[in-house]
Amino acid sequence: MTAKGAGAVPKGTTQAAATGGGQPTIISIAERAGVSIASVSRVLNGIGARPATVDKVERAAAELGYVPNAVARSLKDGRTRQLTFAMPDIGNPVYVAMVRAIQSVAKAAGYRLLLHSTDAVAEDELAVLHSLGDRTSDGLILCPIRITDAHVDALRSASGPVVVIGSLPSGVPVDSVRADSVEGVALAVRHLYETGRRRIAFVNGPADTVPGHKRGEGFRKALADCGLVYDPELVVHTDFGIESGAAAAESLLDLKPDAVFGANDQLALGAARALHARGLRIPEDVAVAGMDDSVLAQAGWPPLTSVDLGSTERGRRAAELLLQRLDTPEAPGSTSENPTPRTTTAPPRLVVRASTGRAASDS
Amino acid sequence: MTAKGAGAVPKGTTQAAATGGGQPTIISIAERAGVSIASVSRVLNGIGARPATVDKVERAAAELGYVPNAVARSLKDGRTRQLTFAMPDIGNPVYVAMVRAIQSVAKAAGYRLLLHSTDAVAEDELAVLHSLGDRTSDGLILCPIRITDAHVDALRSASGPVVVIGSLPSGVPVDSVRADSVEGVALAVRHLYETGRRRIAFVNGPADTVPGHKRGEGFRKALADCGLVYDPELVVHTDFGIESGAAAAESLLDLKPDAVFGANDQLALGAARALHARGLRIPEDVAVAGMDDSVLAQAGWPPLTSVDLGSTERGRRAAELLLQRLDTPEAPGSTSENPTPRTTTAPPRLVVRASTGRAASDS
DNA sequence: GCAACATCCGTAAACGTTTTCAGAAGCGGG
DNA sequence: CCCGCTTCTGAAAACGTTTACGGATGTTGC
Repeated sequence: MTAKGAGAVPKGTTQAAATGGGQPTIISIAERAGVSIASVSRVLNGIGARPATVDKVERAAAELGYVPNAVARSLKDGRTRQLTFAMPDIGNPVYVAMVRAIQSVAKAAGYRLLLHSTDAVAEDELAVLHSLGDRTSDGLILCPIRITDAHVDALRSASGPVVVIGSLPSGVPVDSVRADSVEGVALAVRHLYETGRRRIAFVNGPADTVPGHKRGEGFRKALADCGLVYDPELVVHTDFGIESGAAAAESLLDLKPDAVFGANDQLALGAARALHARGLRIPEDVAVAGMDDSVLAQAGWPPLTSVDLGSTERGRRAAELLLQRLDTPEAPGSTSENPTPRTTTAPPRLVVRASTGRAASDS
Repeated sequence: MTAKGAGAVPKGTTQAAATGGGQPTIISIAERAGVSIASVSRVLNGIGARPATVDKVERAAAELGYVPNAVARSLKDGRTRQLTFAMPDIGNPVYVAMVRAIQSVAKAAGYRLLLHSTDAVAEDELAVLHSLGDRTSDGLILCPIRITDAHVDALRSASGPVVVIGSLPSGVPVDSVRADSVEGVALAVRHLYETGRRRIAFVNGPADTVPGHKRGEGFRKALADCGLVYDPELVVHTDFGIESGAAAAESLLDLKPDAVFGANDQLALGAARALHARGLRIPEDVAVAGMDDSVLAQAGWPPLTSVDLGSTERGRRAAELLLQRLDTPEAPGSTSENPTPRTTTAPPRLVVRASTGRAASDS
């Protein structure tokens, strides 16, 4: 039986490839087992075949160490079983949490994860969106730092399913998962208020990013809810990052706040460093709180109270939304006109640690 | 001109696909421009063509919003322009640093990065190695936590280029990039010695991992070099992780060490936490040092002295090695017999911060 | 022992590219 | 005006799969 396949060698080139050095293919197996490639495919995919055939094929496949070529399969059935996640910077613990969650969901569903760092440059984000058309991955999770009109256009004309992590202008027909920054900030401010703080300084990120803007707004609102007055002097904008946090806090400390709230764990840790450097005690003299509840929050001393904005949860949900879209082939009527976008919001959660214990003056 | 393509509609199905909802293909363009698909391909790839043809094709492509199908291209020319990086856990800052470096090199060379979390389970690592055969990516960077015989076998029979980050038994024909843990530990111990410490405790990771073993060995050797005696009581093995570090340090503190060295920043930070909890001052009463110089080292207070084992550097070199292999098609003679493996070692670097200032007793 | 039927198998087309190979067109020289 | 040359173009094969279709084979019932 093998004699036929191995001996005869009919047509030229394909045979050469099969016999030669390259990876074994379905064709090599067919030859070795003395059956047609269709039968090989069927056996390998568990479609019915006579036991004898199954046996021959499986034996041949095992002997050759056959592994199906995923590219060919992708071409045939129009899906790659790959997902793309594009975010600004994988160095940021928040995005790491997302990657982790997404990877885990994707893996469970049999998808591979393609990672793309945009370095927070808009053109790069647009390029990713555009490159969805090359069919390299079946869907995209995009985490933009800002949303421009160009983004909206690109999202509208995206040639595949996209889920955005972040806030989207209404009317854009794209699924999204957002954090509730405003409520998150409120949780922290309320907590600081309840532990006796009345002069709360705020080290915020850049004002022209979505998170920066939202958190600033939330801070104002939260103060009002607690009946505290908003003192613009106690608020400063800077880059996200420990050094920036330290520098910013340095300038704020002259104003004698009894709490410093960072829009970010990095900023909060920077503030903590500035406090330590001045010999101020945390939390006795000044309380410190951050946001994101990243791995950094537990690294410092004292451990940092932080608001978990649900990075992991957002990553998980985004991946699930995307997978759902992939399972539902398409709204039949319009090509991509009206996919009825779904939006979900991950609830924030306050994680209290030692950095916001009672104030010395409050006992 | 367009009339011919748009109006005539000769053959059946392919035309349907082109006219229908799907993505535009080279065929749609050919029809619209009234030329053959070969010409389209040539124009799009910048191979010579008559100006008139170029113009027609480019116009049609632009009008249709054509994006080449990467899968089809991959199938044709046998490469995907994707790299895979497999590591135990993306939650660990060390691997984040590697991902970042690899991603950056890959991106610059026009490769996409496929991420794979193995959760440190060996079967998963083997599966990744095996799945190299599916041609999903052109090469693999593997960062295993342990190397078993099965690993060695799988590496030998890998069906594509692999670079291992970590130490490999000699004789395995695979490129690798390693850290010099022994010298790294020595740097830290010597530094502690020079700042006056004589009773140095060591919180190590699991003994049965490669890093754990190497670092333990290095510690012993380093003590000897400094003329200190090795006291097994001052060494403890535990899991990598802050909590573990705190617990382990807790038990060591009764032995009154004047320094605690963590095999990891997490372990060192855990130790720092235990010290703070006991009211001991860092570095006056006890010095603390860690390894990896991850982002965590700068997060705590006081900032942590740490040995940079070159995660970023290792990631970068691994990616470069892999890309070189990809550029050099194959050693002509043997199929994959003797690829003359290349090994490089990233030098460690001591980063001194406040956690190892002079001892109080030493001034 | 034969008809009817179910089962299994092989041929060939298709997925969207790139590339080889001839043939067609253009062009200059005689 | 025709020949030879160069440049450009189109038909077709190939990459490795999956799958529709019809023909071959095997089984059952009479």
